[in-house]
Amino acid sequence: MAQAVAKERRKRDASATRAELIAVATDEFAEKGLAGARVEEIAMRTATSKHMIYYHFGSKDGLYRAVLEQAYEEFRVAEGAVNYDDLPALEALAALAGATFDVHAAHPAIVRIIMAENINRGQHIQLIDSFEQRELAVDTMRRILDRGAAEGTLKSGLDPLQVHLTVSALCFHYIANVHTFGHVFEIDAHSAEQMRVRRDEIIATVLSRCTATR
Amino acid sequence: MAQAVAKERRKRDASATRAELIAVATDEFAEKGLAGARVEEIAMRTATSKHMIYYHFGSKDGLYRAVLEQAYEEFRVAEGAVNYDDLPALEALAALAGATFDVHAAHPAIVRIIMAENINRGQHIQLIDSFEQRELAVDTMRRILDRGAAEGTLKSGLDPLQVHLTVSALCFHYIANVHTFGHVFEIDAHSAEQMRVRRDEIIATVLSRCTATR
Amino acid sequence: MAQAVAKERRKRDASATRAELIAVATDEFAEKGLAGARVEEIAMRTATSKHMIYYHFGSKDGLYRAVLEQAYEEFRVAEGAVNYDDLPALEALAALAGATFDVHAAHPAIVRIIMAENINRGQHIQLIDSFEQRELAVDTMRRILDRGAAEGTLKSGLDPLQVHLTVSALCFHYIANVHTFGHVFEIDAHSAEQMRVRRDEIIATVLSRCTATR
Amino acid sequence: MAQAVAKERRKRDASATRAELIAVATDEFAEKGLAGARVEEIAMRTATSKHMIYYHFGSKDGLYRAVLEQAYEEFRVAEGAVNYDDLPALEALAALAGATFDVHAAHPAIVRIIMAENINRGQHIQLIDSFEQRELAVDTMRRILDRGAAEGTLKSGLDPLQVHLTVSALCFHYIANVHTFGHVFEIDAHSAEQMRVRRDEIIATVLSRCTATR
DNA sequence: GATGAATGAGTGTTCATTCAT
DNA sequence: TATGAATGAACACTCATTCAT
Repeated sequence: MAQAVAKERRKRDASATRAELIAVATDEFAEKGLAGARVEEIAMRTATSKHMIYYHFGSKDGLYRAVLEQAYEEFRVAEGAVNYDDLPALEALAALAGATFDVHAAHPAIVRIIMAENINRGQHIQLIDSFEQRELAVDTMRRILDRGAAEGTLKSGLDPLQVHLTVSALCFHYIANVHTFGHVFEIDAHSAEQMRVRRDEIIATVLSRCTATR
Repeated sequence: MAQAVAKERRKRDASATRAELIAVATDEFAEKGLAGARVEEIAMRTATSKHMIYYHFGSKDGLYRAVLEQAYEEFRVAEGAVNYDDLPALEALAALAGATFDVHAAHPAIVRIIMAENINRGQHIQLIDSFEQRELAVDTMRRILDRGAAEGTLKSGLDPLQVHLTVSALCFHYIANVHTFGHVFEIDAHSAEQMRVRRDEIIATVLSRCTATR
Repeated sequence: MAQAVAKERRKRDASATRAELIAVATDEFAEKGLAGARVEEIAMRTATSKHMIYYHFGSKDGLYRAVLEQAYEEFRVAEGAVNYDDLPALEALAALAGATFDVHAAHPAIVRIIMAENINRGQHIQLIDSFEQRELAVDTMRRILDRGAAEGTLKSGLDPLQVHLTVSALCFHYIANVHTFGHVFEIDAHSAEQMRVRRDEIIATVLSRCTATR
Repeated sequence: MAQAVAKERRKRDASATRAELIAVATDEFAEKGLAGARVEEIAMRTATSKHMIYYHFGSKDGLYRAVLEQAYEEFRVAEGAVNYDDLPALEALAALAGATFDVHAAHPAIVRIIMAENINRGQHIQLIDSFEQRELAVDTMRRILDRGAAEGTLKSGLDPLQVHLTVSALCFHYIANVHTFGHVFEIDAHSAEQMRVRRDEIIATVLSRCTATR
């Protein structure tokens, strides 16, 4: 019995160790990319040791893939949290765009991880095949667009993938490229004011594209 | 006279070496990021030696900054190549969006370099202050929007920076994130067909946003 | 218990590695100076690898400091090995001078390390602050001089630091500069005969300086 | 004629170039040793270029040898500048010791060069055979000691080489090892006060050794 | 599961030296 | 003589990974 408890605790510790490693590694990989992050640095910032990375994830790449996987999972969960089916299509679309912006803004590390992965030409994401629910986002968009077309509030004939890409692009880009265009255009793109302005603009852009013109 | 020619050649040789190093390094940094790229690999792919990188650029970072600087310069030149002032505002806006997409599609390495720089939180671009003409792109946009407002073909009150960001975001994101969303959505985002579809969608989105509604 | 032994052995292994590195490095730094010594050469001459130098000492300079620290410690131990308090002052002074010469002759590498450090303007020794017992040598000298003055065999009013410096200078210089003056004066300064002659001369010189003249 | 002048000037420039290079190199080698000094650094600190080092001296080692040769020459000239034959032996000996101290104090760079050469085990000085007058210093000492013995003011039977070594050792050591013992004994060995104290002590020591005792 | 020590390939960088002009 | 560019070997140092305990 005591053994079971002990074992249980060890087990819990193990998954806590994994979680802590992934959390710290997410930060490190986001900050420095896959090549730039240091295994030792990641280990030092946790309560565990370097060895645990190899024990749990096999390699630096393995840890990176775990980070990547969880990053997508977090985005997916956040995106799925809202039920847009109960809103009028126009409002749903605006809410979706706004929520997408907010999710990106709230998880800049994940945005950066995805950037890093694109620099790697998506080499590691291709080894992850747990994207069963990958079309969730597009499905959500499709339902909104279909409903809007039926209501007559949204254009018909829109491609949900394209509109989803547009929403993603506008939100992702602002969070991802904040540093370079902030410097080039000499604005403080991080400021709450600029964030609000951009968020509104993104919503307006998406709505313009999808709104039925009389 | 012969001396002048000789001197000129020496000079050209040096700048040819620099140019070759920047060209190869652009590829390497785009492919692997700043941390992932290898100085040795870059040198091996040129006709010169590793030492020349240090002779001409001082360090790996110095070379990276030179690459970054030229990347922006190339974009700037490409963006400035077309004169939009002679077109009706609506056509000019469509042409600008299309050309921006084409420039990004034609220079994927530069897109990736800018991604890499954002992973570095823009640390290196902040050391480059040769952005005197940085507002060129926004100015071009402003002139088109102003003209369109005067013509009555475009909405008035649009913020040229925001519209420029939208154009940039849509074009940049497609080229930059082709690998991750290509995998997630199981499409061949590189194909000519998909590229054309996306290009048209982007133009339509920008036009929708800016078009005056009666 | 077995664990304690194991732990102890692990510890001994690590400190054995450190000791071996310091021993080999002492030779190399003595032979070639700080700048001239090669980390690779040092590592190659041990049973361990180059990396261990960085693991245990952090840098080439760190290893050099460890070498420097141990060199002084060895001199200090050797100098403290004899108890001069039981000898008549005159004999004690002669014994001290002779022993100092012998210590220098027995540790030419340390003499050279100290030379190297002086070429570096003492930059590294200033980072070592473990000289709590640094005045041991001067104290020993002071006690001898005080005793001799009390006995009437040695002059009174002598400065123990100055006499210590004289003893050090005479012993150090012969071992240190053997190569240059050996060449300039065309003598085999390393020969046992020359060493004995010089040792006697040094003792005679120190005694002359300190002996009371009636 | 004009050509002769030009040639002459070029010649003068050449020897000025050599002199400047040797002067700067003396500093650099004294500061950092043979291995630690940088050819580029030496060249940069002169009005000429790196190439001239190879043109005039063939190699870094060649320059080092030239520096070494001139260092000894300067010491020799300085030591030969005083005529001790006109002074009473006791005064001559004191003057010689004092002058030797002053010469070392005035040329710390040369002292350091000689240290560096001893770290190299005298490898380079052995390639220089221009020590025809190498016994000058010992001869000077011999004449003083002989005269003193004849006068009855100095001991007879002293070995001039040994006494010369003692003088050299005491003077050289203080200038050479100023940094390490300054730190160990926590004194400002560079201060004028300490210099004067040490100079007097050295003279007293040498005189003690050589003075006839009734 | 945890820890310190070790490995070895490789990484950015430096340097004495040479060459073309 | 003089200068900038180039060479290539070597250098100090790092890193992902493994092992013994």
